[in-house]
Amino acid sequence: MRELLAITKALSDASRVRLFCALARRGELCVCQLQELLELAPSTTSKHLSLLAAARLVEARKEGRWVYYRLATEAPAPGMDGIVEWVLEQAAMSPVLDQDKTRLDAILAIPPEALCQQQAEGRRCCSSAPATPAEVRWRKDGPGN
Amino acid sequence: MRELLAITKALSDASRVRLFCALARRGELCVCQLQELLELAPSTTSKHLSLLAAARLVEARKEGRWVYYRLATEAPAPGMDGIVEWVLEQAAMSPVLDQDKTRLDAILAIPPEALCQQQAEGRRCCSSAPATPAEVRWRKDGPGN
DNA sequence: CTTTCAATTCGACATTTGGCGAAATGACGG
DNA sequence: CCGTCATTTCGCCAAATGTCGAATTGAAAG
Repeated sequence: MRELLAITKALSDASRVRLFCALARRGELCVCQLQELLELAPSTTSKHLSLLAAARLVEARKEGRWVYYRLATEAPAPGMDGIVEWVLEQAAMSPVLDQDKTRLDAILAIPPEALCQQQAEGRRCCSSAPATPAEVRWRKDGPGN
Repeated sequence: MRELLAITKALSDASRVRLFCALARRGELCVCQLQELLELAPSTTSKHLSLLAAARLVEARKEGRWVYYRLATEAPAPGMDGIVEWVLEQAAMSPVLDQDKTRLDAILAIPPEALCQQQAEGRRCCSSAPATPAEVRWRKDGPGN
Protein backbone atom coordinates (compact mmCIF):
# COMPACT_ATOMS: atom_id res chain seq x y z
CA MET A 1 0.00 0.00 0.00
CA ARG A 2 2.79 2.40 0.87
CA GLU A 3 4.37 1.91 -2.55
CA LEU A 4 1.06 2.22 -4.35
CA LEU A 5 0.25 5.50 -2.59
CA ALA A 6 3.75 6.83 -3.21
CA ILE A 7 3.23 6.23 -6.91
CA THR A 8 -0.29 7.60 -7.18
CA LYS A 9 0.58 10.62 -5.07
CA ALA A 10 3.64 11.26 -7.21
CA LEU A 11 1.51 11.23 -10.33
CA SER A 12 -1.33 13.29 -8.86
CA ASP A 13 0.25 16.66 -9.58
CA ALA A 14 0.41 18.30 -12.99
CA SER A 15 4.02 19.45 -12.67
CA ARG A 16 5.20 15.97 -11.77
CA VAL A 17 3.30 14.36 -14.61
CA ARG A 18 4.94 16.84 -16.95
CA LEU A 19 8.37 15.91 -15.59
CA PHE A 20 7.60 12.24 -15.90
CA CYS A 21 6.45 12.58 -19.50
CA ALA A 22 9.45 14.70 -20.45
CA LEU A 23 11.79 12.03 -19.12
CA ALA A 24 9.78 9.26 -20.75
CA ARG A 25 10.15 11.00 -24.10
CA ARG A 26 13.70 12.36 -23.96
CA GLY A 27 15.41 9.70 -21.93
CA GLU A 28 17.65 11.73 -19.67
CA LEU A 29 17.50 15.38 -18.72
CA CYS A 30 19.37 17.77 -16.47
CA VAL A 31 17.61 19.50 -13.57
CA CYS A 32 18.20 22.92 -15.09
CA GLN A 33 16.45 21.81 -18.26
CA LEU A 34 13.49 20.42 -16.38
CA GLN A 35 13.30 23.54 -14.28
CA GLU A 36 13.18 25.59 -17.45
CA LEU A 37 10.41 23.40 -18.77
CA LEU A 38 8.19 23.88 -15.73
CA GLU A 39 9.07 27.53 -15.21
CA LEU A 40 9.26 26.94 -11.49
CA ALA A 41 11.87 27.77 -8.86
CA PRO A 42 14.85 25.39 -8.70
CA SER A 43 13.91 24.31 -5.19
CA THR A 44 10.38 23.47 -6.26
CA THR A 45 11.56 21.50 -9.26
CA SER A 46 14.00 19.61 -7.08
CA LYS A 47 11.30 18.71 -4.58
CA HIS A 48 9.08 17.36 -7.33
CA LEU A 49 11.89 15.23 -8.65
CA SER A 50 12.62 13.89 -5.17
CA LEU A 51 9.01 12.80 -4.85
CA LEU A 52 9.13 11.01 -8.18
CA ALA A 53 12.39 9.37 -7.13
CA ALA A 54 10.98 8.34 -3.74
CA ALA A 55 8.19 6.56 -5.60
CA ARG A 56 10.91 4.83 -7.66
CA LEU A 57 9.44 6.24 -10.84
CA VAL A 58 12.69 8.02 -11.77
CA GLU A 59 16.37 7.74 -10.91
CA ALA A 60 19.07 10.35 -10.51
CA ARG A 61 22.58 10.21 -11.87
CA LYS A 62 25.17 12.65 -10.68
CA GLU A 63 27.87 13.89 -12.98
CA GLY A 64 30.05 16.68 -11.68
CA ARG A 65 27.90 19.59 -10.64
CA TRP A 66 24.99 18.40 -12.69
CA VAL A 67 22.30 15.89 -11.86
CA TYR A 68 20.50 13.96 -14.56
CA TYR A 69 17.16 12.30 -14.10
CA ARG A 70 15.74 9.45 -16.14
CA LEU A 71 12.93 6.95 -15.84
CA ALA A 72 13.64 4.14 -13.39
CA THR A 73 15.26 1.21 -15.14
CA GLU A 74 12.98 -1.25 -13.40
CA ALA A 75 9.31 -1.07 -12.52
CA PRO A 76 8.68 0.94 -9.33
CA ALA A 77 6.73 -1.99 -7.88
CA PRO A 78 6.03 -5.52 -9.09
CA GLY A 79 3.24 -5.63 -11.62
CA MET A 80 3.52 -1.98 -12.56
CA ASP A 81 5.37 -2.28 -15.83
CA GLY A 82 2.62 -0.70 -17.88
CA ILE A 83 2.58 2.56 -15.99
CA VAL A 84 4.76 4.49 -18.42
CA GLU A 85 2.56 3.49 -21.31
CA TRP A 86 -0.70 4.55 -19.80
CA VAL A 87 0.60 7.85 -18.54
CA LEU A 88 1.97 8.59 -22.00
CA GLU A 89 -1.26 7.49 -23.57
CA GLN A 90 -3.20 9.98 -21.47
CA ALA A 91 -0.50 12.54 -22.14
CA ALA A 92 -1.02 12.20 -25.86
CA MET A 93 -4.40 13.84 -25.45
CA SER A 94 -3.29 16.71 -23.28
CA PRO A 95 -2.69 20.17 -24.73
CA VAL A 96 -0.29 21.04 -21.93
CA LEU A 97 1.83 17.98 -22.44
CA ASP A 98 1.78 18.40 -26.16
CA GLN A 99 3.11 21.92 -25.82
CA ASP A 100 5.85 20.61 -23.57
CA LYS A 101 7.08 18.47 -26.42
CA THR A 102 7.93 21.43 -28.66
CA ARG A 103 8.99 23.48 -25.65
CA LEU A 104 11.55 20.86 -24.78
CA ASP A 105 12.96 21.07 -28.30
CA ALA A 106 13.58 24.75 -27.72
CA ILE A 107 15.24 24.11 -24.39
CA LEU A 108 17.44 21.36 -25.75
CA ALA A 109 18.58 23.70 -28.50
CA ILE A 110 20.28 25.87 -25.92
CA PRO A 111 23.67 24.74 -24.64
CA PRO A 112 22.95 23.82 -21.03
CA GLU A 113 25.82 25.94 -19.76
CA ALA A 114 24.23 28.96 -21.37
CA LEU A 115 20.89 27.83 -19.99
CA CYS A 116 22.16 27.76 -16.42
CA GLN A 117 23.83 31.12 -16.85
CA GLN A 118 20.70 32.72 -18.21
CA GLN A 119 18.74 31.24 -15.34
CA ALA A 120 21.23 32.68 -12.87
CA GLU A 121 20.76 36.13 -14.41
CA GLY A 122 17.38 37.29 -15.54
CA ARG A 123 15.44 34.01 -15.35
CA ARG A 124 13.41 32.42 -18.09
CA CYS A 125 15.20 31.86 -21.37
CA CYS A 126 12.60 30.48 -23.73
CA SER A 127 9.24 31.15 -22.12
CA SER A 128 7.17 30.44 -25.15
CA ALA A 129 9.46 31.24 -28.03
CA PRO A 130 9.58 27.97 -29.94
CA ALA A 131 12.89 28.90 -31.59
CA THR A 132 14.48 26.71 -34.19
CA PRO A 133 14.82 23.14 -33.00
CA ALA A 134 18.31 23.52 -34.48
CA GLU A 135 21.17 21.13 -34.50
CA VAL A 136 22.46 20.08 -31.14
CA ARG A 137 26.09 21.11 -31.14
CA TRP A 138 26.74 21.28 -27.42
CA ARG A 139 28.05 17.72 -27.36
CA LYS A 140 31.30 18.63 -25.64
CA ASP A 141 31.42 18.63 -21.88
CA GLY A 142 28.41 20.41 -20.44
CA PRO A 143 25.27 18.59 -19.44
CA GLY A 144 23.89 16.64 -22.30
CA ASN A 145 26.31 13.85 -23.00
CA MET B 1 -4.51 15.62 -18.33
CA ARG B 2 -7.57 16.54 -16.31
CA GLU B 3 -8.82 12.97 -16.45
CA LEU B 4 -5.44 11.54 -15.62
CA LEU B 5 -5.07 13.77 -12.57
CA ALA B 6 -8.61 13.01 -11.46
CA ILE B 7 -7.75 9.33 -11.51
CA THR B 8 -4.35 9.55 -9.83
CA LYS B 9 -5.69 11.96 -7.19
CA ALA B 10 -8.61 9.65 -6.52
CA LEU B 11 -6.22 6.76 -5.94
CA SER B 12 -3.73 8.74 -3.88
CA ASP B 13 -5.56 8.32 -0.60
CA ALA B 14 -5.58 5.14 1.48
CA SER B 15 -9.29 5.26 2.27
CA ARG B 16 -10.22 5.60 -1.39
CA VAL B 17 -7.95 2.76 -2.44
CA ARG B 18 -9.61 0.62 0.20
CA LEU B 19 -13.04 1.52 -1.19
CA PHE B 20 -11.92 0.82 -4.72
CA CYS B 21 -10.51 -2.59 -3.80
CA ALA B 22 -13.59 -3.54 -1.83
CA LEU B 23 -15.77 -2.78 -4.84
CA ALA B 24 -13.40 -4.55 -7.19
CA ARG B 25 -13.66 -7.66 -5.06
CA ARG B 26 -17.30 -7.68 -4.03
CA GLY B 27 -18.94 -6.18 -7.07
CA GLU B 28 -21.53 -3.90 -5.50
CA LEU B 29 -21.81 -2.47 -2.03
CA CYS B 30 -24.05 -0.13 -0.11
CA VAL B 31 -22.69 3.10 1.34
CA CYS B 32 -23.46 2.00 4.89
CA GLN B 33 -21.38 -1.12 4.36
CA LEU B 34 -18.46 0.83 2.96
CA GLN B 35 -18.73 3.32 5.78
CA GLU B 36 -18.54 0.46 8.25
CA LEU B 37 -15.47 -0.87 6.47
CA LEU B 38 -13.56 2.40 6.72
CA GLU B 39 -14.79 3.28 10.20
CA LEU B 40 -15.21 6.88 9.12
CA ALA B 41 -18.08 9.35 9.38
CA PRO B 42 -20.85 8.93 6.78
CA SER B 43 -20.11 12.33 5.31
CA THR B 44 -16.45 11.50 4.89
CA THR B 45 -17.21 8.19 3.25
CA SER B 46 -19.65 9.86 0.92
CA LYS B 47 -17.12 12.47 -0.11
CA HIS B 48 -14.53 9.80 -0.90
CA LEU B 49 -17.04 7.96 -3.05
CA SER B 50 -17.92 11.16 -4.89
CA LEU B 51 -14.28 11.68 -5.75
CA LEU B 52 -13.95 8.14 -7.08
CA ALA B 53 -17.13 8.66 -9.10
CA ALA B 54 -15.90 12.01 -10.45
CA ALA B 55 -12.81 10.20 -11.76
CA ARG B 56 -15.18 7.71 -13.38
CA LEU B 57 -13.61 4.86 -11.46
CA VAL B 58 -16.91 3.88 -9.84
CA GLU B 59 -20.61 4.35 -10.51
CA ALA B 60 -23.57 4.84 -8.20
CA ARG B 61 -26.91 3.16 -8.45
CA LYS B 62 -29.82 4.42 -6.40
CA GLU B 63 -32.44 2.08 -5.05
CA GLY B 64 -34.94 3.49 -2.65
CA ARG B 65 -33.16 5.10 0.25
CA TRP B 66 -29.99 3.19 -0.42
CA VAL B 67 -27.17 3.92 -2.82
CA TYR B 68 -24.98 1.19 -4.21
CA TYR B 69 -21.55 1.72 -5.66
CA ARG B 70 -19.71 -0.53 -8.09
CA LEU B 71 -16.73 -0.29 -10.37
CA ALA B 72 -17.37 1.69 -13.53
CA THR B 73 -18.57 -0.55 -16.31
CA GLU B 74 -16.21 1.05 -18.80
CA ALA B 75 -12.66 2.29 -18.45
CA PRO B 76 -12.50 5.76 -16.84
CA ALA B 77 -10.42 6.99 -19.77
CA PRO B 78 -9.29 5.44 -23.03
CA GLY B 79 -6.30 3.18 -22.57
CA MET B 80 -6.83 2.69 -18.86
CA ASP B 81 -8.36 -0.74 -18.86
CA GLY B 82 -5.60 -2.30 -16.80
CA ILE B 83 -6.03 -0.02 -13.85
CA VAL B 84 -8.17 -2.38 -11.80
CA GLU B 85 -5.65 -5.16 -12.21
CA TRP B 86 -2.65 -3.24 -11.10
CA VAL B 87 -4.34 -1.70 -8.10
CA LEU B 88 -5.49 -5.14 -7.05
CA GLU B 89 -2.03 -6.55 -7.65
CA GLN B 90 -0.55 -3.97 -5.31
CA ALA B 91 -3.39 -4.59 -2.91
CA ALA B 92 -2.53 -8.25 -2.74
CA MET B 93 0.65 -7.31 -0.90
CA SER B 94 -0.91 -4.92 1.56
CA PRO B 95 -1.70 -5.96 5.13
CA VAL B 96 -4.40 -3.30 5.42
CA LEU B 97 -6.19 -4.38 2.28
CA ASP B 98 -5.85 -8.02 3.19
CA GLN B 99 -7.52 -7.33 6.52
CA ASP B 100 -10.30 -5.53 4.71
CA LYS B 101 -11.10 -8.73 2.87
CA THR B 102 -12.03 -10.64 6.02
CA ARG B 103 -13.52 -7.52 7.57
CA LEU B 104 -15.90 -7.22 4.65
CA ASP B 105 -17.00 -10.81 5.22
CA ALA B 106 -18.01 -9.84 8.74
CA ILE B 107 -19.88 -6.77 7.53
CA LEU B 108 -21.70 -8.67 4.80
CA ALA B 109 -22.80 -11.20 7.37
CA ILE B 110 -24.91 -8.53 9.03
CA PRO B 111 -28.28 -7.73 7.45
CA PRO B 112 -27.79 -4.19 6.13
CA GLU B 113 -30.92 -2.95 7.85
CA ALA B 114 -29.49 -4.03 11.17
CA LEU B 115 -26.19 -2.50 10.15
CA CYS B 116 -27.74 0.90 9.51
CA GLN B 117 -29.68 0.74 12.74
CA GLN B 118 -26.58 -0.11 14.74
CA GLN B 119 -24.74 2.73 13.07
CA ALA B 120 -27.56 5.11 13.97
CA GLU B 121 -27.29 4.06 17.60
CA GLY B 122 -23.94 3.37 19.15
CA ARG B 123 -21.71 3.32 16.05
CA ARG B 124 -19.33 0.59 15.02
CA CYS B 125 -20.74 -2.89 14.78
CA CYS B 126 -17.83 -5.15 13.91
CA SER B 127 -14.71 -3.14 14.58
CA SER B 128 -12.32 -6.01 14.41
CA ALA B 129 -14.36 -9.02 15.37
CA PRO B 130 -13.97 -11.31 12.38
CA ALA B 131 -17.15 -13.21 13.17
CA THR B 132 -18.22 -16.23 11.20
CA PRO B 133 -18.36 -15.45 7.47
CA ALA B 134 -21.70 -17.20 7.77
CA GLU B 135 -24.33 -17.77 5.15
CA VAL B 136 -25.88 -14.69 3.69
CA ARG B 137 -29.53 -14.99 4.52
CA TRP B 138 -30.60 -11.39 4.20
CA ARG B 139 -31.63 -11.87 0.57
CA LYS B 140 -35.06 -10.37 1.02
CA ASP B 141 -35.54 -6.68 0.46
CA GLY B 142 -32.86 -4.69 2.28
CA PRO B 143 -29.68 -3.60 0.59
CA GLY B 144 -27.83 -6.53 -0.81
CA ASN B 145 -29.93 -7.87 -3.62
C1' DC C 1 -49.00 15.36 5.17
C1' DT C 2 -45.73 14.24 8.44
C1' DT C 3 -42.18 11.39 10.12
C1' DT C 4 -38.19 8.57 9.42
C1' DC C 5 -33.92 7.56 7.76
C1' DA C 6 -29.81 6.70 4.28
C1' DA C 7 -27.11 9.64 1.87
C1' DT C 8 -25.25 14.08 0.60
C1' DT C 9 -23.99 18.90 1.16
C1' DC C 10 -22.33 22.57 4.09
C1' DG C 11 -19.34 24.92 7.42
C1' DA C 12 -15.53 24.67 10.37
C1' DC C 13 -11.04 22.96 11.65
C1' DA C 14 -6.42 20.66 11.53
C1' DT C 15 -3.11 18.64 8.46
C1' DT C 16 -0.83 18.26 4.18
C1' DT C 17 0.99 20.04 0.11
C1' DG C 18 2.88 23.29 -3.55
C1' DG C 19 5.28 27.25 -3.94
C1' DC C 20 9.13 30.60 -2.94
C1' DG C 21 13.62 32.62 -1.15
C1' DA C 22 17.56 31.92 1.75
C1' DA C 23 20.97 29.03 3.45
C1' DA C 24 23.59 24.60 3.09
C1' DT C 25 25.89 21.06 0.21
C1' DG C 26 29.27 19.47 -2.69
C1' DA C 27 31.91 19.51 -6.96
C1' DC C 28 34.97 22.01 -10.05
C1' DG C 29 38.41 25.73 -11.29
C1' DG C 30 41.54 28.85 -9.90
C1' DC D 1 42.41 26.54 0.22
C1' DC D 2 38.77 29.72 -1.81
C1' DG D 3 35.34 31.18 -4.85
C1' DT D 4 31.81 29.72 -8.15
C1' DC D 5 27.87 27.43 -9.29
C1' DA D 6 24.10 23.49 -9.85
C1' DT D 7 21.39 21.24 -6.76
C1' DT D 8 19.25 20.26 -2.43
C1' DT D 9 17.52 21.31 2.24
C1' DC D 10 15.20 24.42 5.33
C1' DG D 11 11.71 27.81 6.92
C1' DC D 12 7.84 29.99 5.83
C1' DC D 13 3.26 31.04 3.74
C1' DA D 14 -1.04 30.20 1.00
C1' DA D 15 -4.02 26.88 -0.94
C1' DA D 16 -5.87 22.29 -1.04
C1' DT D 17 -7.38 18.19 1.42
C1' DG D 18 -9.29 14.89 5.03
C1' DT D 19 -12.18 14.79 8.78
C1' DC D 20 -16.09 15.75 11.62
C1' DG D 21 -20.88 17.33 13.12
C1' DA D 22 -24.92 19.83 11.70
C1' DA D 23 -28.19 20.82 8.33
C1' DT D 24 -30.36 19.38 3.87
C1' DT D 25 -32.27 16.22 0.52
C1' DG D 26 -35.26 12.81 -1.13
C1' DA D 27 -37.54 8.39 -0.92
C1' DA D 28 -40.34 5.19 1.94
C1' DA D 29 -43.62 4.41 5.74
C1' DG D 30 -46.98 5.76 8.86
